[in-house]
Parts: sequence; structure tokens; C-alpha cells
Amino acid sequence: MDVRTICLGILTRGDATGYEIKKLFEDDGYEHFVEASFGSIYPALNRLTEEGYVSVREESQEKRPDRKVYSITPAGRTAFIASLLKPLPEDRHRSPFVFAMLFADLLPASRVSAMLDAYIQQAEEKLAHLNAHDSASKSSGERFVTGFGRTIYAATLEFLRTHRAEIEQEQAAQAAE
Amino acid sequence: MDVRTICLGILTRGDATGYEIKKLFEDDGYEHFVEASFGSIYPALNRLTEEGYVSVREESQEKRPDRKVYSITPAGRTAFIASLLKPLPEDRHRSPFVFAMLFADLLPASRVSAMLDAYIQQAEEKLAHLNAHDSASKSSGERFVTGFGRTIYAATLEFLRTHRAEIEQEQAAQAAE
DNA sequence: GTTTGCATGTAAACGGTTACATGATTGG
DNA sequence: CCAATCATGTAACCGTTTACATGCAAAC
Repeated sequence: MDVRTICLGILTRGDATGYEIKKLFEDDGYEHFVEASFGSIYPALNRLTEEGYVSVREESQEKRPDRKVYSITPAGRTAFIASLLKPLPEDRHRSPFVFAMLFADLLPASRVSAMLDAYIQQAEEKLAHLNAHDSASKSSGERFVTGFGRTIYAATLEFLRTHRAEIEQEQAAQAAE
Repeated sequence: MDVRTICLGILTRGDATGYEIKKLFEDDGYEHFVEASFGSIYPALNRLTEEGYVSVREESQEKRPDRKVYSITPAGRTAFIASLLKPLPEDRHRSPFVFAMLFADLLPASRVSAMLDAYIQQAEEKLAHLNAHDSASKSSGERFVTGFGRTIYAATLEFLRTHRAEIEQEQAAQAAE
């Protein structure tokens, strides 16, 4: 899913600035599934404007920088929905952590434990973040996605806690050689 | 995790050609966590050779194209382990499916159901692929990773099956308006 | 007084994918 | 006969990240 489509999607929920688009994603916990940086959002928004998929109005603010508030146009809405009707690209998961675990036997036991600790802590934080969100005032799609995220993180934590010993013990054996 | 590091990692398990590196990853089910295409593997291998992290020997074969078999050098092994001792980059998950579910209310009910069906089927296939693999003749790290994958796919399927109605019903309500 | 938040943008660099080129063999 | 497997490689293209530039205000 490219940044263009992501921007259009968010704008179907209401007007927003480029800055807000980024914040919205982070606050709502969707950054677990889709990402975008400012360096890609701003150019995407400019291109969408040129193409007529969004419109802009500039707002001057006191004590704050000027902002450009974007609205999706009917053409943009149509294009967005069309993009969801096309076959979706497959998921991509890249996990340096999992890759590293593959080679646990080459690493010092302390490093493996540290990696596990860090990864577990991150998962806990992400889960807490998802739980912190009130499920009220959300569409069913949003509740579904939040629930999905919670399920994945919970399963991840459960697995890591019950199985970490299996690679940590291997380490102990190695070290004792 | 860049392709260079991935190649080095695989070569710690034994010599391989660029072609085999790709196949190994797919067969072992690691493509769920790390990806690499030929277009990135071959240049990576050439660069690693220049840098002295791997060595090559060319093998002429009858009835098959020539192959270049790569071996990791001591320097490569050291560099690989060093890369796993540095702080790991964070996981990246990009799921066009999850993104689309966020906007289920904008789509025809049939499309939402079709997306769910397709995603569930894919998860089933990936899970079956992981289960098909004998856990014998694997390092503890490999068993750990395979188990982790199984857990995630199982949790995914469980969630989707028990919660899909929540977004499909919304659709029904919309359609009835 | 430094960091954080608000706010937009550009440019270079990067890493990677896609498509293409080549070509023999085996299996369906 | 066609598709798949084996096998390597290049080049164009793509989207994105990173770093930088700017600047004020509020919070700590």
C-alpha cells in the first residue's frame, strides 16, 4: 500500500494536514501495519492535489505555522475505493529479531536473552498502546483492526514467554562446552 | 536486515549458490520474516566477495548451467555476528489487507468477504507449509522460529474466523439502508 | 535552557523490485 | 509443446528514508 493510498484513506475519515495524517496513524495504532514518513507524505499530498484527488485550503494560524488542510474530492474517493477493489498486494513482514533468533546458537547467551527481553518489552508496549485506546467512537473496521493487533501481540508474548527457554538453554549448553 | 546480512547468515549454515540461498529461504518458511529477490542477492554476493566476506568457487556442470558456490570466510563470519550484536532494526509489518479492513464500511459486503476468504486461505497455506516441515535436523533457533510462525498464523486464523462476522454484519446493515 | 510539539518541505542517497536477457533440461 | 527448474546477471525504475532547512511556542 503506497503512501498515496494511505493518505487518501485517512482523508476519507475527515480533513487533515500532512502532519496530522502521520500523527493519526501513530495515535490509532495503525503504524503496526502501515508506515509513512513526512518525506513521503508531503510529496504524495502535492501529487494528489495536482491530480485532483484532494483539494487544499491554506490556514494561517497565530503562534503556529501555517497549515495546509487537505480534503478528499469525489474523484479521490472513487480512486481510493477502486484501489481497494483491485487485488491487494501481499503482506510483508520483515523481522530482524526473528532472523537473529535463527542464529541464536552463534551468539553469546547474554545477547540472546537481551534480544528476547527487548522484543518482549516492545511487544508489551505496543499492546498497552492498543489497549489504551477507547474502542468507542470507532468504526467496526477500526475495532476489528485493533482487536487483530491485540491478538497478534498477545500471541507473540505468550509464545516468547513459554518458549524462550528453548533457545536460552541451548546457549547454556554451548557455553558449557 | 539487508540482503547482504541475510546471505551471510545462510552461508554460516553451509555453502550455497545465489539461487540456493533464495530457495532455502522459501523452503524453510523464513520468507515470512525476511525477503530477498535475485535482483538483490546476486549483486550482494558480488559485493561480499569483493569485500572478502565470502569466497567463490565456480563449478561447471554438465546439463546444467555453471554455478558459483559461495562460502563464508572467517572475516564474513565475524562481520555477521557483529551485525547481530548491534541493536536490531525494528520489525516492519505492512499489511494492505489490514489497511483495507479499516475501510470495510466503504466497500461492498461481497468484496469484504472475498478479502477475508482470500486472506484466511493464504494464512492456512502458510501454516500448512510450516507444519509440513520436519522439525528434526534443525537447530533450536530454527525450531523456535518455525514455532513462532505457527503460533502467529494460528492466532491470525482464530481471530479472523471468530471476528469476521463483525465487519461482515456491518456491511449487511449498510446494504440494507 | 533544552527538549518537544507544531508545521512544511527538499534533495540526495539508498535499497530493492521488476523486467529483461540467455539457455539447456526435465516433467507433465 | 509448454511450463518449470536450474542458474546468473544487468539496468531501469521506484518508493522511501534520512538528513537537512526553517522557525516559533510551550512545557519541563
